[in-house]
Amino acid sequence: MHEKIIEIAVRRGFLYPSFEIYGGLSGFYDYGPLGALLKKNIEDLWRNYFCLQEGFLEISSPTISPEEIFIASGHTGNFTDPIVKCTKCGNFFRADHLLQSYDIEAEGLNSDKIDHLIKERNIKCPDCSGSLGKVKTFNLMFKTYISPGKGKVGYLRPETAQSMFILFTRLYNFYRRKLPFGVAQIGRAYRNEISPRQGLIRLREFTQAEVEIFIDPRNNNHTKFQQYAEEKVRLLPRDRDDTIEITARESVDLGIVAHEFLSYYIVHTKNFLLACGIPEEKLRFRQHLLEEMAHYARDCWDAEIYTRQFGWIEVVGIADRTDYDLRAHEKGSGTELKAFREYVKPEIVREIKIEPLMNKLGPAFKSKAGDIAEKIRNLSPEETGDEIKIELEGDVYTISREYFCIKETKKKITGEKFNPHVIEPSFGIDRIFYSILETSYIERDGKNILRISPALAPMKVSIFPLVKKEPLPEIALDISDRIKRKSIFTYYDENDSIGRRYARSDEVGIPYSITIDFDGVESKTVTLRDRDTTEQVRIKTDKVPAFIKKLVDGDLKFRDIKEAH
RNA sequence: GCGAGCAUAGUCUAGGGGUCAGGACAGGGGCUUCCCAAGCCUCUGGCGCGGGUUCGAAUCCCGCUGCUCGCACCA
Repeated sequence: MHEKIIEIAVRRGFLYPSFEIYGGLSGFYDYGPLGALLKKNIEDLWRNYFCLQEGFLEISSPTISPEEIFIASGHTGNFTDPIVKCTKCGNFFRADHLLQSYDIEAEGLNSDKIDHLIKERNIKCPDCSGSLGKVKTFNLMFKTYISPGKGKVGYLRPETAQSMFILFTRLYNFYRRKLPFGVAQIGRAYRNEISPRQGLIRLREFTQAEVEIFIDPRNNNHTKFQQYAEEKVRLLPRDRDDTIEITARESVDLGIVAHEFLSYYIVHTKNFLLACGIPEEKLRFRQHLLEEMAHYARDCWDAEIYTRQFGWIEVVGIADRTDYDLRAHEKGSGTELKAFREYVKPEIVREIKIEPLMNKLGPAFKSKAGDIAEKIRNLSPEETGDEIKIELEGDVYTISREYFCIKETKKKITGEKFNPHVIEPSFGIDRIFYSILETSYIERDGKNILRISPALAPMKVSIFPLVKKEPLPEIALDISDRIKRKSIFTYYDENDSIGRRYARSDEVGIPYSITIDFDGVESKTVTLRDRDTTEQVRIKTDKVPAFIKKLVDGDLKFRDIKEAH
């Protein structure tokens, strides 16, 4: 089944293993002509759901980033696993985990320290008691050097998300300083997997479609939640062994999903995947176990699709990343990444302050004046009498009342700054691509059919002159041109028998076929065939482009045309 | 990264130390008023890479790479 799908995908131009003529390299795939179109269509559908409908605009950032970003985000730490290999049995172990199993705190230690500890405690292989080799680090990020010579260390991004956090203030201004707002990005990300062996499911270079939605954590309600509140979703909460099917509202009310925002995107994601043609029964949302959750996440639900080959695979992660990332980058960059929350009522803050009078202090204390003033400011008003003593570099200065005053200030505070929290739906486009291929594949009379939805199908309509004799090809090419003027891909084929051509067309998932025959020359009609039923209907040639457009857009069903004729 | 198995056209496969590596399907061209992989003619295309043994290697040996499975890894 899996082999069959991959065979079709490779043979018919959806996928090619990369670098084949140089021997190939696992973890990399080329999308062929039809694959690239299908992928593009998935991305466009995603844009419709997550940009257009949600009002989240898309940005596009570099795939290479300087190392500081990943130091700040925690990726350098989390992507560099210390690994140790047994010299006898050859098994690999996470070196820090090994130490921890001996109750030795190893979190955050570098590999030299861990190596030292292993030698010092004489720790042996837990499997065969053989002696352990040197601790090595394994980094899942691809490293590179920016600029020649010594260059700055950089990494290929392991997720598209970071660039959106970094741009927070720019984007916050773009959205005119209002929360919530969202930003989207479709782009490549890179992870140097140790041994990727699951085709499109685990790639070293892959495409993510991510949205970062910045919200005020005091308001987790979603203004459009109503719209989805009564929709049912299949959930697998972390404390259960089986899925439950409940409405979005129930999931929030029962405290299963943390809040409306997450719940809303679970439903929205479900609807997107259904629009991709994934059958609802092959879809569920699984909550991450506590220990499984990333260091930044508060709650995370994965959309999973059931595949025959790999079982349940994660295709989307919907996480509440809290304010982890914005705070991390604030710290890392020294730049504030905050939003402003206005109070319902402004607060008046009264403050009593000691204010050094510089016009007196200056002439009297000359070069010491600045330091003395600083010390005065740091005193609390209660500590002061008519005079204060200041110690500075061993000398004691007595400052009398004429050099400072005590002032009461009133400040109106209209609100406060805070780090917004981030809700992140993150999609693995390649995995969705695979799922679509797998779930759309069927066999009919020993022939392969890809029942890709009309919206996603790489080619929308085949154009077949029944035989090669004029005027059939001429009419066919003319129809093809008129359809293409509506920005719809057509597939013209005049070779071989008509049955063979239908079979070829079905195998690459073209949902409709137009066949031009001699019967229709006089009456100016052609037949329209539906891939999934093989049914045909004779329609006026003039109407073809408009019908095809409606069929592709989902505004019309083949059945409707059939019934009307 | 470890262990095991595998590697022949686009795909599936036959064979095998020495004149031709054979077939099927797919693909190209041609003929056929041909509606669900029809037929006939014709053409294209292959022993994963590197080294060794040998007079001679696609075949035997070694290494590499890739694929499949198990282990490990999978923020």
